[in-house]
Amino acid sequence: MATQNPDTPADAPRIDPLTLEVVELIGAVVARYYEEYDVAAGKHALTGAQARVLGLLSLEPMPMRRIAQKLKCEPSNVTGIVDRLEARGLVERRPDPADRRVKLAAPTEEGLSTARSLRESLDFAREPLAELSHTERESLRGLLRRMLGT
Amino acid sequence: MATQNPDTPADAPRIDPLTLEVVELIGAVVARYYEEYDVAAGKHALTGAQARVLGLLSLEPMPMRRIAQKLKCEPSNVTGIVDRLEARGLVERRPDPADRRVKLAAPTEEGLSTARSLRESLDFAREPLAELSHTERESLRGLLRRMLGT
DNA sequence: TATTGTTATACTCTATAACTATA
DNA sequence: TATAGTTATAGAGTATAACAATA
Repeated sequence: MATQNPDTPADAPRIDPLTLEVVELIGAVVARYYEEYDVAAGKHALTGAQARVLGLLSLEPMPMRRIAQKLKCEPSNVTGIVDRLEARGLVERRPDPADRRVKLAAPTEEGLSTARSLRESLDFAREPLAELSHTERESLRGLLRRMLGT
Repeated sequence: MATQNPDTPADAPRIDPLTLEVVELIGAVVARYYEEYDVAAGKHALTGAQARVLGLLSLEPMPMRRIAQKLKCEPSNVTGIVDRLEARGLVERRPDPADRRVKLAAPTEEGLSTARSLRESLDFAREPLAELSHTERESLRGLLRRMLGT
């Protein structure tokens, strides 16, 4: 074992400074991502959870159960989130002809256009990435893919 | 203007496929980051907000007001979060000799060791990055810095 | 019996507004 | 009067448990 500076916590030496900095940068990206997402949702007077569900449904209507799986939360929570979206006229519940237990949540016309507008106001897609050239984006894509084990 | 596939929404053409994929990859990183953070916090029976505050204080004790600034939330919320950490014996409130209005929140010994353990269980720092070579990490660092305008 | 969605309950986080004790 | 922290209140998200309708 190497001699440690007494100021250095016991767990610190296991991560080299470069890795630590990359982790901090990823943390900054995550923080910025969430911030921009909430701002975009707020512009439409939606909470983060509501915006996420609306975004999901704008791709494809689905049973309440599946929304919960996508959100990684309990199905009982989805009831309230969809209730609020439905009260605002952005989403509606339809019966599933194949199984009368199931309710399919689907966006209304207004819900669809809100979801589209939400996607557009997600500046995160353009602004930070605008700094990078095409080649750099390819490089970033490759590194992120490897990180995620894709 | 280029001819569009009728299946393509009106907002899609503004982002090229490469950028879109990078954005999706960043979204995946963000999701994974949050997941691992919550799992790590949960191992210590802490909520995300509590873990974040404890992590902050483990670096440096600070006034309630400043915690709110760091968390980007209202000061009134910090009262409750610190209350719960204090009830668990992980944090304590100390008077500020310089200004009797101020209360300094500081981790206890147990709080410090919990914070250390929390940091260690944040596998995100090591596992995904372990896939990348030193050179690749340097490259990733550069790209992230440019993205964030650092 | 098992599954889908809901309700009831309790806890945490959040913002707003009003309060207290200092400055 | 201005500031730091708190309290009170209300809304939203979360998990757990129990329930009705349907499979």
